[in-house]
Amino acid sequence: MKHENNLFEIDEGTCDIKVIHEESINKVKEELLDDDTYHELEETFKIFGNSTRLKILSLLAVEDLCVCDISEVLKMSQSAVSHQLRTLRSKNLVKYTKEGKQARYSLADKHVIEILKIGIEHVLE
Amino acid sequence: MKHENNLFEIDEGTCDIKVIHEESINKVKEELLDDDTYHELEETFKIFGNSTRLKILSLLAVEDLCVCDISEVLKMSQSAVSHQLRTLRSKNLVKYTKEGKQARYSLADKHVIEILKIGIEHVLE
DNA sequence: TTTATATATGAGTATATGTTCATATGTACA
DNA sequence: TGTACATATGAACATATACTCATATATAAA
Repeated sequence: MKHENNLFEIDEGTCDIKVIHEESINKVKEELLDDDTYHELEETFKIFGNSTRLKILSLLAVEDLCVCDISEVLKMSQSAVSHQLRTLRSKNLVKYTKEGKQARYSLADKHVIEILKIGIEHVLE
Repeated sequence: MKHENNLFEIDEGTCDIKVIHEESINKVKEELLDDDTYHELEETFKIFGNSTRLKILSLLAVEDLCVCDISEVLKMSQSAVSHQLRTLRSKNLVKYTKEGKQARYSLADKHVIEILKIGIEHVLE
């Protein structure tokens, strides 16, 4: 093992590069979470990574609404809104109750508002 | 204006639907932020909506690293990592200093860890 | 039952995104 | 000056996504 100030030569790696910081690598490796967690994190943040969904969530943070209300406020087609609500439902961020012909949507997850708030703080700073 | 328990008929709308909850709509409209804010929010959350970037950010939360270290820990190509670091730089989430041939990356934004933490709390609950 | 309304959904399309591959740029060292 | 290394980047490609359009489903009212 040939050392040069914190550097370490390895024979094989993902890329052709041969010199790395061994101690740092061992340290950060231990702190990495498992792949499933990162995948779930990815899925969660992806939901918030779309302005239509963000708007729907902030509307529902104020008051429960039916599909038509949302589509009217956002000036978007009923279909587009319904598709996004489906996405939000599939990730358990919103829920709904049928009221006659209508479907009244509301936030399903207590973390939604918190995540929104942190994001808003960040972009408005 | 014809009222039927909180409902209101409108002549024209984005979609063909005619009956909405007028009061709710007016209320939530006022709470909506402006489009620019939602667009920025979207951009921010999109960055976090990718597991490679999430992993890079959590590595850098532990310790500053060069491209090769990251590529070694994540078992990903140097090119893929470099492209993602470029994305992270363009959004001002990481910064770097040149050290000889290497580039030592670190977190640039104080909010990164906070957003990560909230997300992890959410998915691990 | 017929008609209108409210929502859901499948298919199609345009755009965005993440990776690979090849190569360029820049630095250190012989 | 030439060679090896560390990183950056453009192009290409495959996949994911967000919308539109058409239509299905479900409920209420006539």
